[in-house]
Amino acid sequence: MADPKRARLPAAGQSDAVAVQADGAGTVSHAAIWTVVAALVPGHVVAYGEIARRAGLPRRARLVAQALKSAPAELALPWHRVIRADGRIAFPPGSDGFRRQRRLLLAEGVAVADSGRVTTRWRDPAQAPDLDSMLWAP
DNA sequence: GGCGTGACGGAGC
DNA sequence: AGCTCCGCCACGC
Repeated sequence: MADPKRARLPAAGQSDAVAVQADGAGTVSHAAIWTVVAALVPGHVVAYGEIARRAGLPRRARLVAQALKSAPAELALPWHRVIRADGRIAFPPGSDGFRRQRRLLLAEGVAVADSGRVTTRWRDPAQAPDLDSMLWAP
C-alpha cells in the first residue's frame, strides 16, 4: 500500500479536479505525481511521460509539468530530475528555469550540454521508497 | 463554454 | 539532430 508503482488511483480521466487537501493545494493526481517525483534518486533523470506512467497516469506528461509547477515548496521535490523524453531540459535554453535546472543537475554529477541535452545517466532505476507518509501524514 | 496555452510525446521528414 | 504536425489535457480568460 505504500508502493507508488501501484498507485491506487481511479482510472485516469475524471478525478483530477478532486481536491485532496483542505488548503486546496493539490489534487489526487498531483499528489500521486509528487510521490513519484519525490522518489527520484540523485544522479539520474526521468522523463515527464515516465513519471506519469509510474503515477498511474499514462499519457499525461503535461499533467506532470503542471503538478511540478504547483507543488508546495515544503515538499522540496527533486523536480530538476525530470526532463523531456528526448533527453533535454524542458525549459527554453537561456531561461531562468533552464539555468536553475542545469545547475542542480550538474551539482549532482549529471552532465548537461549548453543545448540542454543530458548526456549522462539517462533513465534511473525505479525505486519505490515509502513517501506516502510524507505526503499524506497528518 | 469555446479557445489559446503549455516545464509533453510520438510520428514523420 | 532539428522541425513540423498532431494528439492530449488541465487551466485561465
